[in-house]
Amino acid sequence: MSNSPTIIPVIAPPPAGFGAAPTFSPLYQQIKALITGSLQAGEWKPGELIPSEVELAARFKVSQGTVRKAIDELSAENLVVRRQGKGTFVATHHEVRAQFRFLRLMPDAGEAHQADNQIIEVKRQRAPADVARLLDIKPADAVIFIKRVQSFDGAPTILEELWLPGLIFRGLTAERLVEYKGPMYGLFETEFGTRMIRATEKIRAVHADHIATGLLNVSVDTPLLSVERVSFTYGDKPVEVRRGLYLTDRHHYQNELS
Amino acid sequence: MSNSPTIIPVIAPPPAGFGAAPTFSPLYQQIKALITGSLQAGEWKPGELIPSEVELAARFKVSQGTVRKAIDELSAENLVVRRQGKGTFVATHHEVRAQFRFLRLMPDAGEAHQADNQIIEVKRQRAPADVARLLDIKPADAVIFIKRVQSFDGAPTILEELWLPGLIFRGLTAERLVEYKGPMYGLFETEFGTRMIRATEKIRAVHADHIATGLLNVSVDTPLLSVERVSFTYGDKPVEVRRGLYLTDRHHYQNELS
DNA sequence: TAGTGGTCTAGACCACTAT
DNA sequence: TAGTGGTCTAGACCACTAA
Repeated sequence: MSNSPTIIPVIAPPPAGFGAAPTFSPLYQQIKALITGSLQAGEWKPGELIPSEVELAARFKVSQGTVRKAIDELSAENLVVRRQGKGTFVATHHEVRAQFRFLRLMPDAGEAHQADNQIIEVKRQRAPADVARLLDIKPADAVIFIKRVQSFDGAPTILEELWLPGLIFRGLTAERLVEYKGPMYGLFETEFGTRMIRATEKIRAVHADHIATGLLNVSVDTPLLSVERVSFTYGDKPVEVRRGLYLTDRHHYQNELS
Repeated sequence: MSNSPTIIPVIAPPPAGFGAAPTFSPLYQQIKALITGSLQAGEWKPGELIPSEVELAARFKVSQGTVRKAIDELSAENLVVRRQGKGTFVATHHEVRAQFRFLRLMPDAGEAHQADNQIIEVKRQRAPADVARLLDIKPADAVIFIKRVQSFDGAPTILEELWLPGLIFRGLTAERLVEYKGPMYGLFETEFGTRMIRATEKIRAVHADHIATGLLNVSVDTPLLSVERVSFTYGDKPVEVRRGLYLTDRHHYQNELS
């Protein structure tokens, strides 16, 4: 193509200034949305190679630089991972580099945790009202409820309760959770086609209740971190609510402000 | 310039492959370092307009695109702020958008805090051993110690202790802190030429001690968030240690994982 | 109107990876 | 050697701001 810069290719252009809400957006944003759509639709699975920048530029009929800028942002949002000389890959939770993105509890001293995961309970139930609101589903809808304890170096440290939409995680059982080795988000991604993209956490200090007392092996009224997490998949759709109680006598929640 | 792409301008080039440790770095990274240097040296003060991309490109004898990429990163790191049609400005803590970057405690419900800041104590002392280590100074060196309580909507909520290098913050007094309106980091930046760039926080759950009990008006053994912050200025130099106790009965620490 | 940052293109070369 | 992402350039036009 010689020169046709004002034409917006592929995507329906807002040709002139009329209609309700112009909704302009840069070309690279439109390309980014298209690629995100393909990721969401599963055209390329987590861990797989996506087409090269040159190929994508040809497919969308834009320059390589425009595709590059789109992928730049996807890479910054951890949706894809670039590897020089190899290509661009769909991000996956089955990677070392992705492991600690959602687990912020670090040992005060020493090395990586020798982690152990104990499933206490898994059941299907109706969504509690507050969980339903957070998951954006109806209270009558089914959810999978999971309770587990994570130990580091033999010491029970995290007591967690999770609620997952029953519709998406149909067939998730305690057996499956127990036999699966590796991060839980890896399981969700591989077995249920649901990839956690981002999450928000609300953190408080609370007292251990009598249940936590037993499972974490601490005395009543031990101060614990309460961490309520809502995780989102593509399209900012909430797909997990998690309530954790963290024992912070030998660990701390690490955060970077930048 | 017609065509001289292999020449690295301005900065001493690694002309061929010899010498110890080649230390290659992309041109835009070198430009970024130069601009950061000017920021650190105070060539442009916080809030001020920096030269346009075209000007900087001419100064450094590179293309505008290269300067742009350098500024892209500085903008992503919150060192500068771009404003279309106006120019690029040195970031400052005297902005609404920057206020909540370091204060993560949010009210559970309702609107922005009616904040009140009560200075309890300001004194000059020798650095405690652990603080000295975090600030990368000698234990014999002087630090400014500040103790204060922040209240939201009339309720005492944060009890904080701060340690600042005495060398940098010479002349910081209780009076100055009390009479200054606005964020403390704004004061540091304007009066002491030290701008906080990023920080790390370690968060734990602890019991209120008897001092916190009085100042936060809570009973002994109330669970509190312990937040230890180390703040850094240009060149990753630590310039503040802060230990806060957050009351989280009506507030929570908000965090985004992405 | 002039100047700024924002977008888009086209083409060149480099660094890295695999075959 | 071929293909990938990474860097750099030069030039065009757009959107926004202010005089």
